[in-house]
Amino acid sequence: MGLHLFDTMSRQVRDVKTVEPGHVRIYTCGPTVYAFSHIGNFRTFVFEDVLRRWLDRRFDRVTHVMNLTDVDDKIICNATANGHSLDEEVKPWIDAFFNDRDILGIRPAHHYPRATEYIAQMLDIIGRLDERGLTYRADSSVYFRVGAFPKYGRLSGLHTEGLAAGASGRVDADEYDKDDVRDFALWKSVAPGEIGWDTPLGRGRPGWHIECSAMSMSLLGENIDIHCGGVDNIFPHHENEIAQSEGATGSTFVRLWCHAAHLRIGGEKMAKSLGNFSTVHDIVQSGQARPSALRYLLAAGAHYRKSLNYSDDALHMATEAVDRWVAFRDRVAEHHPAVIAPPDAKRVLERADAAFQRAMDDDLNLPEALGAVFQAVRTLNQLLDGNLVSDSVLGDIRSFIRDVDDVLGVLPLVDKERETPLDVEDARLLDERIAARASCDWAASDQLRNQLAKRGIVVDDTPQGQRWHRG
RNA sequence: GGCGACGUAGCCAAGUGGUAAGGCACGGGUCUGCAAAACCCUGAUCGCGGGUUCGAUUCCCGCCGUCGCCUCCA
Repeated sequence: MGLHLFDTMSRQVRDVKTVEPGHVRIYTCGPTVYAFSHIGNFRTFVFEDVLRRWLDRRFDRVTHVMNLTDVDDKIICNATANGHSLDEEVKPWIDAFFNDRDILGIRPAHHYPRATEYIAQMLDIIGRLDERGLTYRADSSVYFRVGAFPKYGRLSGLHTEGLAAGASGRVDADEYDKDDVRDFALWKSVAPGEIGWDTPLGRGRPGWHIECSAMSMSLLGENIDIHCGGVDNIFPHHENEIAQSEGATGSTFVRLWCHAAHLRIGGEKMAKSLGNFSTVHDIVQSGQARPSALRYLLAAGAHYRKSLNYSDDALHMATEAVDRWVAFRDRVAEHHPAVIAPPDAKRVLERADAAFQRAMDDDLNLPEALGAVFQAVRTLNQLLDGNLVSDSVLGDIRSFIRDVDDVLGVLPLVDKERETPLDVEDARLLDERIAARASCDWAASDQLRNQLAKRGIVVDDTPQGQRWHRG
């Protein structure tokens, strides 16, 4: 069937067809590095990771670019206040972003370009726009003239009338003089001494949107296959990117636009400005959630185009789902198969695998895909209970688990969570318990189990003896 | 005011024109020295009102509710 994705521009699910056969080129909007990204931001990044992983499965070659926005008003303001260069200001936040990315097991993009490294390319695009009469100067800044680009508004479905009405009360917030409220800055002039670049356009700094056009076109070409971001990037960011990119090249900038819905908390959108956000760092450090559970919730708590409510309850449900998945993996890993068994397990696997792939191909429906997986997990557990799984099928089950988790991505996180070595005291208590059980001292055995539980070590007894893992 | 999305069991959440996956929680069992894990049993006519249809939760219209975007936003 092949991968189909919902395209924001055409508002329909479309077959993913690449410009270059077998090679998909994707650009995902990355963070503005002025603080920790919050888990709402990471909902989008995790969605993009699931997409990336499925693209890796479905295409011969994937080139994935995620930008780092390292220049904007907030960054400049902080740098000035802290007496930092732009670079010094931004460095710790870039490190923090990569750290959080790794905590959540997000597969790295192939390129992480920084806006400030593409000033020349931005100037080139502005030059091309200028040749086509799509720019004007005001206040020494350079603006894009939206009125000269008839296709403006197609992505977001917003038209002049709606914008001019300006009911958000924010339209006039801009401090610059523009001919039309829809116009946006390509290049903003700055005063001498302020952070900026000396260019033929004068001393200034880039507008918000031009960076993505420059980096996307430089690294992936003028016509790319997929461009992703959060829904709040549809307008104005992506709308403006289209205008300035297509205005410069005259050809289609992006073939398929993909947007992830918001993460909510207490029913409201999680946002820095609302102050209702949490960071990966906080959640993991405080022990509020394991990285594996957080990843599961963000990736599979709901279809990516539906908003997802973040709560302790949701986190708990995700934790339990992960544990069920891990327990199955561990059980399969340790199972001693029957030499001969009926072929039921094989059929269950094939059906589950087909359903999984079908759901993923259908607009990345991970919740549905996992429904099929857990359905199979139950049936396979039944068969394992009855020792009705043969050696060869056991191998198939293991590769099925690998294939599913190649997308879900929680098992490596769980393994990392568990690999913290036992300290001496824990090891001693575990040994004591083995001894107590050997002499059928159940009271001591239970007491030691409780003691270990308080230290975060969960002990289970199996026919193969005592097993432990971190809770 | 304009544009758009959503409303499915106690909670979360898929899905389909022909009477509804999965996860979590609760209760009852099997297994276990006791637990854990696993398995079994138990629960919904899909916001409300109309319409189209042999038949709608699924299509159309209206209403109610929730949320998002309308130039800081993933």
